[in-house]
Amino acid sequence: MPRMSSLPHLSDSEGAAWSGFLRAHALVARRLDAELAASTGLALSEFEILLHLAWAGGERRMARIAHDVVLTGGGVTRIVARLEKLGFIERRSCPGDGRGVFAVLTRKGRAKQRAAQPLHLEGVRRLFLSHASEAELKVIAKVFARMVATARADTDACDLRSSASARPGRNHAG
Amino acid sequence: MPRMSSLPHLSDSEGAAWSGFLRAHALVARRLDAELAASTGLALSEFEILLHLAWAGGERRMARIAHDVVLTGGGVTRIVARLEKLGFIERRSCPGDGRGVFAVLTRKGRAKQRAAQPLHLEGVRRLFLSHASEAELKVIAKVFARMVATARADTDACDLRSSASARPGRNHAG
DNA sequence: CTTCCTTTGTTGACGAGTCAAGGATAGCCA
DNA sequence: TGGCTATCCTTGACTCGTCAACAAAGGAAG
Repeated sequence: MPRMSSLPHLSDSEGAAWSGFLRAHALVARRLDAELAASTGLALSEFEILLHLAWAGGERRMARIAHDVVLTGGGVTRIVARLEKLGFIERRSCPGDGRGVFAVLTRKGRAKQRAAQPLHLEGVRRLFLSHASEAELKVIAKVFARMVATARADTDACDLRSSASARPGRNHAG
Repeated sequence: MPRMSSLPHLSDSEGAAWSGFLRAHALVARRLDAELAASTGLALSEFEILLHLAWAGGERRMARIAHDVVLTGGGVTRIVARLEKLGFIERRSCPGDGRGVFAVLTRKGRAKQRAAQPLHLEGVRRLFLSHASEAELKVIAKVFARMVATARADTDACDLRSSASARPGRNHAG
């Protein structure tokens, strides 16, 4: 007999999974961000871009970064601008495509990323990974991979469909 | 032999779980929020408070809301203010504790919540629940419950410890 | 009752990232 | 070559929620 607490119309495990998902993200991301900021001066979003860049071999185009870390183009522009001002990233125009811009990790940027890595890693383990067994982790990875894949497919399809239709702004409700 | 792609120093499933967690949250929350806003005018955070209130019997104190939905006191003040302006919530001072304030769901607020519920539910199912089997959902619920519980325990403990110590702001790094 | 400390909610200032508009370049097709 | 449209990045305006400072009110100890 399902349904007892949690959200109405959702079984117990459904409600627990969904609200756990939201609460966990809020708590973990907030805390990790705070810890990272306190001892490295970097926001989580900033570190994630540094990390993504390092993992990608040091350079990547803005649009690609935006897609990979799930951010708006404008958002990436601003974060990269911040990181550039700090000397961790350089902008380089893209040969062969006059519109493109590469974000390139500087030596200093790579050093910063390396320096922050242990703390980040420790935080991820303590706040997130340590709460799941290897088997559970595999389940989580698989499920989220599915979610991300279809969410992205949807979004992309939606972009293609984007023709007419005016969107009402927020709070026009009665 | 673990470790091949994903984050360095993290096994494949670890890296996939963590980045999946972040990406999935960004994609799902963003989209759900957009859909909700488009057809009800409510942001996800606003609807969540309406829902929480309905689930709690119609009223709850500000601080309690903040704790339950993982938000700052200030944040809740502002969201509730918005919802109050729309007529969905009333503030009522707390008898027996002059400091306290109750956020109370109005008739209109409950109607709004009921009206938005199906859309929200459908979104949660399509974007989140549909990607996991019942067994997988149980795993996710269990793991996140652990994460939330210890994250909260930590935070509370940390609050007690809060004595001295100056915190450096963001971006003071070199 | 007075003092001191805690808890509660609100507010000004601010930072972060979104959105939409805009300029620039690419690429296609006649 | 001359449109026409799509893509890429940036920017001004804005919204959202955090943070820190504050005022008001409990509560315990003397």
